[in-house]
Amino acid sequence: MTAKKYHHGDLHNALIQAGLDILAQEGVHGLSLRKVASQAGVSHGAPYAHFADKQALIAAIATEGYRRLYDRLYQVSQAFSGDPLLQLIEGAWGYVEFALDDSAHFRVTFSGIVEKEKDYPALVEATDKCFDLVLQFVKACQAAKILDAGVPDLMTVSIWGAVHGLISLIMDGQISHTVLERFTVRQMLFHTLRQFCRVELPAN
Amino acid sequence: MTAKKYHHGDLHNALIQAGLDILAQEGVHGLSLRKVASQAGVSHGAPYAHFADKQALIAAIATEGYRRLYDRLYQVSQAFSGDPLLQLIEGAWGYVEFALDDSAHFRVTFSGIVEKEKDYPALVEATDKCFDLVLQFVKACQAAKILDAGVPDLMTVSIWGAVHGLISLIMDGQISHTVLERFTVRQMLFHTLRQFCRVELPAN
DNA sequence: TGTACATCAGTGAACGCGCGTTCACTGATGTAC
DNA sequence: TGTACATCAGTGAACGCGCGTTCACTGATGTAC
Repeated sequence: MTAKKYHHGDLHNALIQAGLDILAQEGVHGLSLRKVASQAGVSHGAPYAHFADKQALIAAIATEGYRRLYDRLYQVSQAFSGDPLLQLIEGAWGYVEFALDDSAHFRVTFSGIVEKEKDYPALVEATDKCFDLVLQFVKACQAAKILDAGVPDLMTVSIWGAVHGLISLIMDGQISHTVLERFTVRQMLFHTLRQFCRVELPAN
Repeated sequence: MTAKKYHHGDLHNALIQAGLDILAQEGVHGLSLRKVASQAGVSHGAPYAHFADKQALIAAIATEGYRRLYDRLYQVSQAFSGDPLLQLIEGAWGYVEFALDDSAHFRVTFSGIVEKEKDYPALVEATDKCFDLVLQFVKACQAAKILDAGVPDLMTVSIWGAVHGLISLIMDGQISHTVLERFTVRQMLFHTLRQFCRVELPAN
C-alpha cells in the first residue's frame, strides 16, 4: 500500500505477490509465512514488519482476489455497456475464468479462511464493491426484462451462488467425467444462466 | 466396514466417527490423525492398522459424507414420492441442512481434498450414487414440466451447483449482513429454485 | 476341556519436519543541525 | 555540504509445537491339536 523506500522498497506488496506465486505453484496447502518470505527473497521474520500475523497476510491476499474480480467485472461492464444480457453473461464468464486461471487464489478469496472479517475493513470493502457491481448488472437486467422483477439483492445472491457453485463443483472434481467429457465449462455456465434469463441467450 | 473383534472391536468405523467429532468440535483445521486417534481413545499409531495414511481416512470421511447426503435425499424421495416438485425442493433443503448442521463435514466432503479419486472407489461410488438420485429428481420434474426439457445431466449440474454455491457463500461468510438480516436461508433457497421451476412454488 | 502356537491390533518411543512467532541485533536510510 | 543521530526494515538464532509416519514390541485373541 504505502510504498516506503527503506531497504526493500515495497515489501508489503511484494509479500502479497509472493503469496500469489506460492498459491499458483503449490496451492492453498503450500501457503506458509516462511515460504512467502522466502519467495519474496527476504528472511522469515521480515513479514512481521508489515503484517500482524499470518491471518493478516491471508486477508490481504483475499482482498486482492476481490479487487481482481472487481476489475474483471468492471472491464466487462465497460466493454458491454448498454447490453445488460452480455454484461451478465460475460461477467459470469469472467468469474469462471478467474476461478480457472488462479484456482488457489480463488479458493483463498472465498474460503472464509479469515474468520472475523470485521478486523479487515479493506477486505469487507472489496467484497461489498464486488457485490454492488453484480447488483448493478442484475438491476439492469431486471429493467430490461431479462431477469424477473423482484428484490435485486435476492436475485444477485441466487445468480452469484449458481455461478459460484458450478465452478466450485468443477474445480473440486465433483462433476462426473461422463458430464465433463460431453460439455465444456462454458456450455454448463450457459445452461445455468438460461434458467435465470427470460430471453434467448446468444450461442455460447 | 468389516467389524473385526480383536481388541477394540471396530476401530475402523470408530476412527471415522472420531473424525466427525473432531470436525464438529474444531473444524477442518483441527483434523489430524493424532487427534482422531486420541478422540477414539487409541494411541496415535493405531490408525495405520486400518488406513494407509491420512488421505485414506479423509477419503473415508468424505465417503461417509456422501452416504449421509444420499440417505437424506433418499428419505425425501420416499416421503414425497409422486410429487416431483416437493422432492426437488425438500431434497435441496436437505442438502442445505446437511451443510448447516455439519459444516466442517460438508466442507471435507466437497472440498476435493482427496486428489486422486480413482484410488478410493468407495468414494467414487458414493458420489455417483448421490448424483444419480438427484438426476432422478430432475428427470421426474422434467416429465412433470416443472423443469425445462433438455439434457438431464446438464440440468442436474446447474441445480446442484446453484444450491451448492448458495450454501457455500453463506457458510463462508460472503453474503453481506444486510441481506442475511432480511432473508432466511430457506427464502434464499426458494428464490433460487423459483428461477429453475416453470411452476409456482408453495409458500416457503 | 486344556495347552501350545500363530496372528495381528494396538502401544509408545523415536524420527525428522515445517510451522508461527519472538527478540536482540545490524545496518541502511532519512533528518536535524 | 558534512557530520551526528534517530529510526526502523530486515536478519538470523531460538522457542515450543503438533504433525505424519515408522518400527520393534506386547499381549489379547482365535485356532489347531
